[in-house]
Amino acid sequence: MSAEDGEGSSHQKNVRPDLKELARHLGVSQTTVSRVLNGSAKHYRISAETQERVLEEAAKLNYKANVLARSLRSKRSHTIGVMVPEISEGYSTAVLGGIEDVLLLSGYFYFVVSHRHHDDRLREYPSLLLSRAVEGIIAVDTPLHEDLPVPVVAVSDHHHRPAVVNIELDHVLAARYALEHLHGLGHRQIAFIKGQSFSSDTRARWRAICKVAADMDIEVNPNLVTQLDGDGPGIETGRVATATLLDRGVPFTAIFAFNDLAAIGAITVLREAGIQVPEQVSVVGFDDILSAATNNPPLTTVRQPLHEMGRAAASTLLEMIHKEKSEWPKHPIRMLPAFVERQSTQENHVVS
Amino acid sequence: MSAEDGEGSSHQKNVRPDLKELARHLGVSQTTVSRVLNGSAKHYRISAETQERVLEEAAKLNYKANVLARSLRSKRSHTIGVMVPEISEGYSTAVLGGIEDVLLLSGYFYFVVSHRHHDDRLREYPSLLLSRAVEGIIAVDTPLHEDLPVPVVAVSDHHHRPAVVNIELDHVLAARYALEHLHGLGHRQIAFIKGQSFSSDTRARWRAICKVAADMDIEVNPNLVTQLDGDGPGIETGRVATATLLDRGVPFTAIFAFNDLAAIGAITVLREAGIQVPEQVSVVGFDDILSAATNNPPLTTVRQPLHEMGRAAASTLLEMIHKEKSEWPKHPIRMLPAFVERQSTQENHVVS
DNA sequence: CTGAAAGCGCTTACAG
DNA sequence: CTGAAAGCGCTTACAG
Repeated sequence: MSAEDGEGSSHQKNVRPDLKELARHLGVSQTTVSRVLNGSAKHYRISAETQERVLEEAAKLNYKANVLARSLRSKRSHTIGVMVPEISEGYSTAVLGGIEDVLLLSGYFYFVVSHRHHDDRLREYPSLLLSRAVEGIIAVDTPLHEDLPVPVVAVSDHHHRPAVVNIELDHVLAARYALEHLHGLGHRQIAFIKGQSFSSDTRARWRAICKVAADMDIEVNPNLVTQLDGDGPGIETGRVATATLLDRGVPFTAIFAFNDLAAIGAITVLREAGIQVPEQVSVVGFDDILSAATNNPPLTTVRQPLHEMGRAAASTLLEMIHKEKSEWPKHPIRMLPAFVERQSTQENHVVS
Repeated sequence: MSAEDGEGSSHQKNVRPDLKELARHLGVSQTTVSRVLNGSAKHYRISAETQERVLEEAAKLNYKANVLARSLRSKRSHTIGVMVPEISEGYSTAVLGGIEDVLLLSGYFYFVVSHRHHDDRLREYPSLLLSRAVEGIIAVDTPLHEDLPVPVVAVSDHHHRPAVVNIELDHVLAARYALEHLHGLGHRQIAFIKGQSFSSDTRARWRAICKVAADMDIEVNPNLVTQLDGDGPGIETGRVATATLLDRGVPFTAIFAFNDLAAIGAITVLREAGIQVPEQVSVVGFDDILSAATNNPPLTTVRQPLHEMGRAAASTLLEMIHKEKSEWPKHPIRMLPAFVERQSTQENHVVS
């Protein structure tokens, strides 16, 4: 088992050599090669010449370390897990884009899993990710049921578990933007579409709305509050919620929707009921997804900096992975919304 | 080193036991435990009783195999790589959703990397993915520069490398849908917005359009052909392409755009130029992204079954991974488009 | 400055 | 029916 492979292997194209083979070609030990390739050459005072020879040969033979073996031995997988409700247009995707920006620059790869709010998946995935040796987890709009043995960053979760760092929007500011806008336009009978009960943002945002409304002396009429229901596409659930609102027969001149999809759905239902937007009812969305700008009419909405939130989540997680627990961020990382005024809102002309 | 850990380890919560520990608890060999847990129990005729005991204890101790170690030894990582141009609303995301549907059911995880059409990333990523021991790669709208030692499925690539299976839309049918629709509405001066040169679909789709146009005796006037340029968001590039068209001063009554984003951009430019859609110019998009339905006006478009294409890609790749090369699909897998008629097109009333 | 050897946590011939 | 031992391809004490 020692002489038959020199010739055979040099014939094979596309075969990635392993450390042993590379070391044999060079006539040095695997240890030395490994050290050079891992950048710890100077620490071990490996001669400049050896170093150069190793680098050259590695490039020539197109050597690439097997990350599995490396991870198994070193306990560093350079992999994280990302949990999202689903892969689809909108929220999760925008956050994922930001996460990716940061991770790939750092040499980290990530697994994405989507749970679609299924309870079994929510419980199972963290464990599956851990089996794959992720060094940390980013949970996007995803409630976590247990403490995990790796750093965790939660985007838009508000459970504030110890050992989980939250990235969260300033919902009070968001609510203030929307309500001041509507109030300034003369709206007093404002209807609200709350989010689904499974969305972590729902409660936080609603609390913020109630607080701001109280500050501003705006009445929150329970008969004008409705909630998204079901986990289907947002437009349809927005339609249902708006239809419910209309059925109650309580007059309103504006709607503040939980998200843009719900706002878009609301507008279609209003229109079908012969109610013009924004002439008779103003509608404010939330998120500023792509469709918001191209919708008919273009949506006035509160923009979440989703891409930025993804970036913040990834860089925070990387920081946590590389630092002592005592140095982890002690408070949620707060992100600022922006108000985008388009054409789905206008001055209230309805006499109440 | 043999007696001090019985008590210690049972105190630790959240510590995942390894095979060795599980075997020790049970008083059997790691081999046996491994066999039971991998479902090869019957093949090795392990007694039903042992089997049950193993399963029970594994559940009790919450044993989960270390996937890194398993993969390293067995050469099966149960991981694939997915290359996409970018993570953002629209095309890639929809395909990813389909891929995920299939993969997660099969116990496979996936890495996503986005290259943003950077040449260095395009060349580097396949190798990085291979270092992570992926068993196969799905390339979404991504040109591959070299042959890979693992199965590859390409969605919307048209290079037809040997050993790469393509999932492709029937572009001729797509072109026929759009052109018959416009022709039937009386349009004769039809402008075309081609895709970016880096998109694999651009050439295939354009060839199909030319073929169908020839079949139908529709003139393709070079002065009415323009092309998306730049890798920015689609709406803006669509605006630029349409402005170019307008500048040429050659009259047209309809536009067939490369994708919905370009169509949406086109409509905004036309409108700013005082041209009504669809009254004066009809616009047909491509893809049927979410915004298409909520756009003003709602977009008539050719729908690509993106989610289905993702599913097909994943199941084909899994099949290739598990079968002999001689049994791999020998032809591209063709997907059918659908025509969605909305309100951005109408009968041509312009006298030419 | 460099290397031999152990070991990461599994699976899998091989043996009985 | 079951187990001891080798080995996947690396990194890392330990030794010199």
